[in-house]
Amino acid sequence: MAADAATRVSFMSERFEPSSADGKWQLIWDERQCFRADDASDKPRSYVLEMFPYPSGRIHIGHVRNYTMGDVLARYKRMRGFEVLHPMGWDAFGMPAENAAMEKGVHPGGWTRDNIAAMKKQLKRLGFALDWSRELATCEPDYYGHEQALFLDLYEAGLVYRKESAVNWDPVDMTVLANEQVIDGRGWRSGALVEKRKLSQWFLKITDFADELLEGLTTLEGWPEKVRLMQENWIGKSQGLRCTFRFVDSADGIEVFTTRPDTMFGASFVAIAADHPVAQQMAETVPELAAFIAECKQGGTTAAELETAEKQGFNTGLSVEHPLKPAWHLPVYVANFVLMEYGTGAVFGCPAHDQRDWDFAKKYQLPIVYVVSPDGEPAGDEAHLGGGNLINSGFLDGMSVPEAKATVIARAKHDGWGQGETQYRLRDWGVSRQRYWGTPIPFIHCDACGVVPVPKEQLPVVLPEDVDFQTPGNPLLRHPTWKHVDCPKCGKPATRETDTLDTFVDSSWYFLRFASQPGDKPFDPVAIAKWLPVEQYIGGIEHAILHLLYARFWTRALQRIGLIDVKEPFASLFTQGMVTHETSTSTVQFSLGGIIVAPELVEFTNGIAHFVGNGSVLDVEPVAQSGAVAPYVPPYMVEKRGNLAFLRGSDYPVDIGRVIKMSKSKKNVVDPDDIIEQYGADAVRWFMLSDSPPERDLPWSEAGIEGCARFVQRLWRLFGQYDATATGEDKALDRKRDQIVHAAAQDIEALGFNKAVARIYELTSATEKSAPSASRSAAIKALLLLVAPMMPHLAEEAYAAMDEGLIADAAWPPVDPALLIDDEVTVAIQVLGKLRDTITVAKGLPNAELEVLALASEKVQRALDGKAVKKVIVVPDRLVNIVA
RNA sequence: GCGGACGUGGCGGAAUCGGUAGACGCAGGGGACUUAAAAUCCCUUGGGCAUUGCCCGUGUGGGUUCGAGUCCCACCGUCCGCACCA
Repeated sequence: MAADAATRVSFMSERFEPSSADGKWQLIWDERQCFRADDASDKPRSYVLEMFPYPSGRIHIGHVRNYTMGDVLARYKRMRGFEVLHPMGWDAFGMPAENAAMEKGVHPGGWTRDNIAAMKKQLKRLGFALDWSRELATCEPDYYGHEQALFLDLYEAGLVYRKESAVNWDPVDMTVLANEQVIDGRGWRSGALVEKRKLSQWFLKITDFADELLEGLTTLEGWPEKVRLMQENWIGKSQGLRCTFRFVDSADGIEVFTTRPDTMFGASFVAIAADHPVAQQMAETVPELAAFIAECKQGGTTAAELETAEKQGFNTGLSVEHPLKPAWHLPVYVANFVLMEYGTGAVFGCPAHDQRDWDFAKKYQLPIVYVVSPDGEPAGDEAHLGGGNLINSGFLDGMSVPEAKATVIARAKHDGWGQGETQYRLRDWGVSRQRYWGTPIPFIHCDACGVVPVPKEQLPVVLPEDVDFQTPGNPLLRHPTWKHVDCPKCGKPATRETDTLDTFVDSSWYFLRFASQPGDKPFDPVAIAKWLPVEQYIGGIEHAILHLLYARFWTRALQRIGLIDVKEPFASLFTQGMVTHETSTSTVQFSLGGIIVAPELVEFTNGIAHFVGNGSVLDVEPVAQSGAVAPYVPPYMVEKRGNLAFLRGSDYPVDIGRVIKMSKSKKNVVDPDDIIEQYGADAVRWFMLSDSPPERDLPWSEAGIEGCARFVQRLWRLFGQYDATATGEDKALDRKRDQIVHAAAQDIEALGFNKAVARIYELTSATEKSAPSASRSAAIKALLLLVAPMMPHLAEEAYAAMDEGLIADAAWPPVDPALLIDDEVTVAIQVLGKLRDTITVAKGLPNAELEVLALASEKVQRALDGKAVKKVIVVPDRLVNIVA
């Protein structure tokens, strides 16, 4: 392709101008559809994906970091000859749209679609190499309609069911939450204390996959250990014995689950949860117990409260038989530390080997019998939790803990009072939400036929747009016509399900829809097989459990019912750190007629503070004097002078505080649009990649971004010195060039962007310092290709002036393997492990010669000070250590 | 309480296998250019002593080793996840 008028550039201008260049190249990439993924391509494939955003209205700096990383990888992969799929979409259902509707009187759909348009524009300004032809929004019927179809498929396969259960009710968002969405007893979004309510709910049988999901973690080598561990803990598999403790002289009993069947001979009581049916029934006739149960329910569930809460019990007076020794009777307590939600809601207490049981036994003077001892002697003054051999346990005596566990389980099964069982912490996923702005659940309630699935040919069940938000609650319930339909089975009048799906369902399969977007079905299995799994997924650690567990589950569920042939959706996962920023607080406070004025509403003329609204002169008072809390100041109002900071345009000092996550309330947010405007997309992208390793937090700084913008110009000047006609060889520079090209490639593949950046600086300096030669020009060109994935606009602009075509279509520079190996090496000379000298020698010099050279060193001889050499250690090409 | 990650200059960090600690960037200091500023370029920058040079230094204390930021043990601190999970 010849350089045409649009792309022809010269280095006439001294400065690179992002304000004109950025938009120009973005348009060219768009017009030529440079980043459109070709399904039919026979190149090797690479699917690079970043977690798609919720369209809140504006992208934040965290998105910029996330998408820049993915973009560098995607562009790099393209340069390496891969057919790259790098799509973008919108996780567009959710509460904020409804909140906006209620607060501003706008429609959630209109609000969301406006936001998408605005954010898309912002993403385009950053020059991301995205395949926009595959853009999708989960709030559109052509997405959620297919989701409804998949939901029905899962229903048919028995993986969707409906049941009445106690659920987590968020009183602020007025909806149900899944267990994963309750954090410290509060709603993950609203922060409101969650209540328990009984409701009929739709559930997905994620527990059917508990073992698979756990096992699958071991295959995910490209995932951070931390995330795998978090999911493992969340699934919470534990193996043990489920058995019955029969009431004395009765056929009935209490079912108990334990992971320590080996300690059964140490049992001294049975404890049941306050809401255990036995306790509930007894409470009806025993007021003292009813009072105790009520007291248990008052206890808080936060970490601190649990830590300090005392173990409390209520002796029911009931007795049960010990299964292994029926003549032995144990008392039954209702205890505040037993949870109905886990296991069977009942435990047997073995004080010697469980700290909670120990505390409980001490309080209620119950026997404590050691049955496991590490060395044949009973342990000390607290519960012994470790291993050892069985004692005081009849036929188990002398066995190891695992042996005893197996023996007791076998005995229980043989005698018919229990069996081995695996328990999971994971619960089924409740997906019903009592909200409007979500995917309608495709079911119909008929008085005669019960719950009937919407026939597939009637999909999508479209969300009505004519709703009002004047009254709180779900507007679908109040809609005059929408919910009234005829029953698909019997034809009589029936009503639609008015709950919608949890938005985490929407994000559980979007990565499949990106691979292909047929109109008549959710996806094309052939395309899925081509593109999936995602080679590299990038997003925030906050989704370690929620989204990432749900997406794994959906993929496995769809695989089980035969729709796709993929088990794990994301081969590699990368969780990036946050962008942080220092906080600033004003040392003075402004007021007008006694009313405090926020710093943003202050402007300075000649250092005098005026109210922005009407220009009135403001009263200024030191914060320390007024005793008020120092007001936070947004970054644009802070002016640094040397080591000090002031309110811009004044002499009022500002205190620079801790570097923390950007948040509106701390006013330390920087807006991506502002910084792109000021420094250009490439400088912003470069900053996102520099300095901090990508998994760690990145502190935003004014000085840092300015440094990046300077580097953009420095490269521009260097690129301008490219001379295709230069002659002469600079072997050292050639070597450096290829070594850095090679190392930077490895860094990018390992997502070590900060290291790649450091190497690029290094090559830049070396090239600048070199004399004109063909080598120098080659180094400049290599540098240009090296920075292309990171600073694509600068790279296109410079490339247009020196070569034909687009850098978006250029290949990664080839490397001469011979140049990767140095022919000279610097060898460290140590005496007794301390560095005394270095010598530069030919690579591969034999050890004996190195030793001779080392001993010949004047500095070595001085350090030896006449002492006899005992031993010499030589590491070829690296080091000589002389032991004297 | 359980599990995990981390701790290196003024700051962000590098050191991939146990082998020259501090690459690279930011900030600081000095200088050149300029009437001046910006921009740019050069030098310098872990601490201490000092004449060549030497000593100390990767949270603390031990250990292994010819050699430890890296491995082992104990402790301190920060952050994250889970949590009366039987």
